[in-house]
Amino acid sequence: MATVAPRQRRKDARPQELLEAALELFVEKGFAATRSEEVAARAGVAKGTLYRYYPSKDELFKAMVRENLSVHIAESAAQAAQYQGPIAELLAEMMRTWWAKVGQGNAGVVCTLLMIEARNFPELARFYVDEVITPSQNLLGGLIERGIRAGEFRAVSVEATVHMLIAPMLHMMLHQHSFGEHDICHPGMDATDLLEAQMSLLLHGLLADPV
Amino acid sequence: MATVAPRQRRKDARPQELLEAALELFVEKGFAATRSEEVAARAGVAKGTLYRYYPSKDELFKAMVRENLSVHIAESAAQAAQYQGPIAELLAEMMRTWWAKVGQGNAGVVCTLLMIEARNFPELARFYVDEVITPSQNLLGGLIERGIRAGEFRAVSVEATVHMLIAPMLHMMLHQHSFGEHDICHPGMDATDLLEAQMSLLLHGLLADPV
Amino acid sequence: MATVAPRQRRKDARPQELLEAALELFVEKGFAATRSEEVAARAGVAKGTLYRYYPSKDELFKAMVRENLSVHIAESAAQAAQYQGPIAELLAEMMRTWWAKVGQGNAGVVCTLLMIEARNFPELARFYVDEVITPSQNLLGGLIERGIRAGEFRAVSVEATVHMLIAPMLHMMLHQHSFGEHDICHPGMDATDLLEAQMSLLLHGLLADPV
Amino acid sequence: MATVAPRQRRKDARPQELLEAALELFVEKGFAATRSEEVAARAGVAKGTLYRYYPSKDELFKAMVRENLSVHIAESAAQAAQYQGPIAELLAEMMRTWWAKVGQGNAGVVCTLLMIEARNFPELARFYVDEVITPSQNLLGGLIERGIRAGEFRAVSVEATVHMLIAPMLHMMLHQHSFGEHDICHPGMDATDLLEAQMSLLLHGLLADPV
DNA sequence: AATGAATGAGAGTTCATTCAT
DNA sequence: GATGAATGAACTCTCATTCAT
Repeated sequence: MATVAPRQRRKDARPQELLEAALELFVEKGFAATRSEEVAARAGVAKGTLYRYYPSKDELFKAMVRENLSVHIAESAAQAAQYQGPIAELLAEMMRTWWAKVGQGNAGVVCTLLMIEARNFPELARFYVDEVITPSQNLLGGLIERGIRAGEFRAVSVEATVHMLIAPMLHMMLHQHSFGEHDICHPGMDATDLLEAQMSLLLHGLLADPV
Repeated sequence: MATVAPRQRRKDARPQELLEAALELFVEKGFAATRSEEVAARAGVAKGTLYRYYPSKDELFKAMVRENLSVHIAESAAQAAQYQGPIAELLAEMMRTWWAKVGQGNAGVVCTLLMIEARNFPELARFYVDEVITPSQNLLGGLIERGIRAGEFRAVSVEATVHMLIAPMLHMMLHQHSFGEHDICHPGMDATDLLEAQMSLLLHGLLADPV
Repeated sequence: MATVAPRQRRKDARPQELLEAALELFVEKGFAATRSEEVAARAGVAKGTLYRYYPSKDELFKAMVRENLSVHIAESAAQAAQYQGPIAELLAEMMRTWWAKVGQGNAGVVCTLLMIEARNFPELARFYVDEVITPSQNLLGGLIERGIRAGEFRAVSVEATVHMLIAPMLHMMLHQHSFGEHDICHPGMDATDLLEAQMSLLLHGLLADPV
Repeated sequence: MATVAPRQRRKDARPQELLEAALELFVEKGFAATRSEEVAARAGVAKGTLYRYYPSKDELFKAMVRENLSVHIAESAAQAAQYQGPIAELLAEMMRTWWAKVGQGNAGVVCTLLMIEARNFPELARFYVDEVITPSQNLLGGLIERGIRAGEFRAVSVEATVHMLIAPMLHMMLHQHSFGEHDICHPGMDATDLLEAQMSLLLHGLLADPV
C-alpha cells in the first residue's frame, strides 16, 4: 500500500514542528513574551504534548537553538584548506556563502536570538561561543594570517580584521530584528549590497597592493 | 554649616538612585528577569517606594533610557560643521570621542540594552531611532559625502560605510554584554585597540590616495 | 452503566460551582472583601482554576448576576395578559409567586447584592435596570392602570403605587441582609406575613369599593 | 481684637471638614473605593493629618456615621406624646418632617450608606439599629396602636404597617443612590410626590372609616 | 501518546498606616 | 501639629508545569 497514514507521518514530525513553531515565536515576540501554550498551538498540538518532547521551556529553547546551529564551518574550513588562489577572493566567496547558507536562514535568526538571550542561557552561550564563534574566528583569522604571510595583505591586527568581517553582518541582522518591525527603521540598503560594499572597503583596506 | 541632613539629601536623590539601580539590574539580568522589588532593594528602599516615583516597571525602564540617552550628537554635529581639515582625521577623532564619552559610559550600556529590548518597547525603539540612530547616520553620512566630493575618499557606498563605522563598536559592546560574563568569551583585544585598527582599516579602504 | 466518572461530572460543573461559591461569598462579605482565592477555595479548586473560567473578579461577579437573574418576568407578563378576573386578586397572586420563585431564592439575594454593588458596576446596574426593574414596573404599572380604568381601583398615582408594591419586599430583604446577621436585628415578622399584611393594606387603600 | 486668625479657626474645624469630605466621597464612590488620601485632599489637608484625628479609615467611617445620625427621634416622640388630634394627621406630618429634616439631608444619605456597609461594620449596624431603627419603630408602632385602640384605624398588623411607612422612603433613597447615577434610572416621580401618594394610599388602607 | 483542566509559585501593583522631618 | 515619603501586607492575575483521563 502506498498510502501512509498522515497521522503517523505527522507524529514523527512533532519535535521538528515544535522547534519550528518555537523559532518563529521566539523571533516574533522574544523568549519571555512567548507562552509555551502558544508554541504548542502553532505546532498544532496541545500544551501537554509539548512537555512530552521537551521537559521545560528553557530546554525547548536550547533544543531549538542546537537544531538550527548546525553551521557549516567544518565544510568551509576544508574548502579553505585546499584553496590555492588569492585569499581576498576566498574571503569574499566565503562571506557570500555564509550569508546565503547561514545568515539568511534560520541559523542567522537564531544567532540574533542568542545574542539577545545569552545572559539567560549561559550554558547555551558557551556552546555557541565554542562551536560557532571561536571556530569561525579561527578560520577567518587563519586566512588573514595566511594573506599577511603571503604578502597579499598588510600587517594588520588579525583579531580586529576578523571582527570587521563578522560584526557588520551580525549587527545588521540584529538591527533589522530590533528596529525593523513596526516601521521603526528601514535600512538604507539590503544585505547583499552591504556585503559587497563591506568586502570592497575591507579588501581595499587590507590589500598591500590594492587594485 | 553647609551640611544638609543626609536624610534630606538622600530623598532628593531617590529617582536618580532608582534609575541607577534599574540600569544595573536590567543590564545584569535583562528586563523580564528583574523584579521590581530587586530594583527597589538595590536602591535601598522598599517595593512601594519605587511606585511613588515610577508608576510601573515599564515606565521605570523608559525613564532609565531617557535619563541615559542625553547623547552628545548635537555637539558632535557642531564640531563637524566648522571643521576644516581632512575628513579622515575628523572621523577618527569623532569615533574616539564617541567611545570615550558615550560608548564607555552608561549611554553605551543603554544602547546595548535597547538593542536587546527594542521588540518589547516599540515606542522607545522609535524614540531611540529618531533621537540617536538617524542623527548619527546623518552626521557620519554627511562627512563621508563631504570626503568623496572633496576627492579625499573613493566613491564608496555612503550607507555601507556608515554601517562599517558604527557596527563594529556596537557589536563589540553587545558581544561583551552577551558573552563576556561567566568567562564565556574573552575578547582578543580591547575596545581602544579595536577602534584604532578599525579606523586604520577603514581609512585605508576609503582614502583615494592612501598614505 | 449510567454512572459517569465523578471527576468528569465534577469538571463539567465547575463554572456552576464557582458561581455558587461566588454568590455565597459576595453575599456574606461583600464584593470588595471577598478574595478571589476564597471563591476558588469554597468551590474546592485552586486560585488559578477560577481564572480558567472567568477572566477577572469583575467578570465573575457579572457572570454570577447573569446566571441568577433569569427571572420569571416574561412568564408573569404572559400570565397577566390572559388573566380575566379582578386585578386585585391577580396582583396579590403575582406578589406571592414572585416571593416564592424569586425573592426567596438566589435571584432575590442577587437583587440585594446588586443594590449594594450597583455603584461599582454601572454596566451591570444598567443591565439589571433594563432587564429586571423596568419590565417589572411596566408589568405592575399596566395592571394598576387596568384596574383604574375598570373602575376597580381609585385614581391613584400609578408610579407611587408600583413603588409601594415593590419597595417593602426589597427593603425587607436588604434589611435582613444588612442587619439580620450577628443578632443585630430580628424582624418582628416573617416575609409571608409581611406580604399578606402589605397586600391587605394596599388593596384596602387601592380599591374603590373596599370589602 | 476682633480678628481671629483664619488658620486657627480652620484648625478647629478640621474634624468637621474631614467628616464632610468623608461623607461626600463615601457616598460618591463607596467606602472601599475611597482612598484615605482622597478624603484628606478633599478636606484640604495632607494624608498624615487625617490620621491625627481618626486612627483608621474604619474609625473615620464610624465617626462620620455617628456625626450624621443625630436624628430627632426624641423630639418627635415628645411631640407625639402631647398630640391630641387624629393619629392619621400626626403620622402624615411626622413623615413630612422626617423627610424634610432627615431624609433629605446628610442623615438620609448616611442611612443609605449604612445599609450598604452594615455587614462590614457590625458594631455600627448595632448602634444604628438601637439608636435609630428601633426607636423609630417604637414611635411609629405606638402611634399605630393608639390609632387602633382609638378606633381610628382598622386592626392591622402593627409591624407590617410600620414597615409600610418606612420602607418606601428608604428604598427610594437607596434606589436613587444605586441606580440614579450615570443616567441608569430616573425615578418616575420625586420624593415629595411619593410621600404624599404613599400617605394617601396607606391612610386609605388604614382608616376604619376612610374619608 | 495526547489532552487540557488544575495547580500554585511568583510577579506587579495598591494603599492603609507610620514616622522622621 | 502638619507633612508626605516610606513601608509592606495584601491582593489580583499569569503561566510554566503536572497529571488524571
